[in-house]
Amino acid sequence: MTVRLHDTLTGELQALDPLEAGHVRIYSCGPTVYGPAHVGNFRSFLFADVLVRYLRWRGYRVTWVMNLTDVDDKIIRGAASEGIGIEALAARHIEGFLADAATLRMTTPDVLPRATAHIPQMVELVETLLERGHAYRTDDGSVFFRIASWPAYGRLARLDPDAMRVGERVAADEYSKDDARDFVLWKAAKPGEPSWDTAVGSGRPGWHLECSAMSMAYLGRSFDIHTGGVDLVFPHHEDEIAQSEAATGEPFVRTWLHCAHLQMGGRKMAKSEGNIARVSELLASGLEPRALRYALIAAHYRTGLSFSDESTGAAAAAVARLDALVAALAAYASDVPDDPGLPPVIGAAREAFAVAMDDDLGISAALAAVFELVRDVNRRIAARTISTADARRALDALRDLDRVLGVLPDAGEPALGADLAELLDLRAAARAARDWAASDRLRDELAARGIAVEDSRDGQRWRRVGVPSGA
RNA sequence: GGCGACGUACCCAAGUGGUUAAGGGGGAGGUCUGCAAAACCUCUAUGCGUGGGUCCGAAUCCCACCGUCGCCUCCA
Repeated sequence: MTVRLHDTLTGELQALDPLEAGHVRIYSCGPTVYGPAHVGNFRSFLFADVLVRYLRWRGYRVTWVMNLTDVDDKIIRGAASEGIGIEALAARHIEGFLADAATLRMTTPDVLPRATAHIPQMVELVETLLERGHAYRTDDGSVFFRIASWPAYGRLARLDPDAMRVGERVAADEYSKDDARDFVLWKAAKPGEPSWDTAVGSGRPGWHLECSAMSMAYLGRSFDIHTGGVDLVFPHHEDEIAQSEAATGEPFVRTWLHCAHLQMGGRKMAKSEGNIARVSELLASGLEPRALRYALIAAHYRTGLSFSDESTGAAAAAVARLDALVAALAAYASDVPDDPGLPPVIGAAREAFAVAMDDDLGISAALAAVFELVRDVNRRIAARTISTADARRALDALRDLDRVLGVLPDAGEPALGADLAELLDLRAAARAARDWAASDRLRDELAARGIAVEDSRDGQRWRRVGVPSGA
């Protein structure tokens, strides 16, 4: 079995064949830290997260780099309007991004390079491009990439440069370029804007340049996988390819992966569309982080994903179903012999999961395999055909698959507060005395404090749930 | 105008030539339970936008039409 991924450049599935055997190098376009990221942004980050998790689960070593764009027009504008420096604004939103990412259980990338910390690498790229005749300087000191010097331009986005409708929706010529389609590598310093004094003049880097410089700095001139949202295909990634390959003369990226947009209200979620939802707002409304994560990763990455109260509600219910099984397995005890039917069921689930994920990260089918395992194990619990050791095996299997999904409750259950533990003890005592009125009262009280209590043959068991709204 | 996706049940969403069209959510009924909850069982698309065509056979391939979305601009 091999992992196969859909490459945007060729439009075909490609077998993963890392440049260095067993080691996959991945670069993901990260956030521009001018404001809080929205959950549409996080769909693309979590898609990369699932890719990285899966490849590691599959036994690959993975080096994952995600950039933080900490200098650009929006950051400069935002900082100016607050009367602070861009460093302060960026630092604030980097902190927010990392907090949201942690909340959503995104794997921390191995490197989180910041643009402003890599100016020398960018300048070097610009110098090389100038030397090789792929770039030119304009009167104001900016440097542009000459698209006419790069015949392959437009291949990734399948755009014909001659047919590009430049100028229709955007002011065509603010820097007196030779060709309106040329893109900026280095922006000449302007009064009131941050700038760096460098060998290519005083100014600041263009957006596309930073990703080329930082990806190659950490992953080499050629690396395996580059991810991002579809909206980055053009011009961002197209420009990255042009400037990187023109500078190095080597193939830049082996496989381009792009995830489709998160949809809300029938349109892509975007700040410009005015239909964004942020992590903090959703959490404040009572949505569990794990449910949000599930809602964002549960559909195939190349199809538009509808995001709504209904989708997050369904995700929360799905996660609760998993939680219930985890709680049941943790509480389960039976001294019957091991169930010989269980290992094959676990093996089949694992196999189906891997087959699905190998096929271009087919997470829907992978989740189906997980839930088929869930139903089967629930059946065996109800029939009490499994042993205590079997319950542990089933739980281990679930946790193993969850290394990829990241939606199960934490293994190290944080201990209950003494007050809650006492309520549980009181309820157990009431039940032993068949005092149903006291038992129900205590159940209600626990529920109001976010603890669902259920009774089973294995005794009373509890799990954390959201506190009911209005409670 | 160019390019590219997609339209599968009440909702979300797999399936891309061949037994009964995954899975999650929701709904209905049932089992279990002191009551609940959870779980389990049964049911909820003879049909996959519409109309043609190819084929022994199509949700899956081809054509046309209708509809939706995305990119060609900053954007994950």
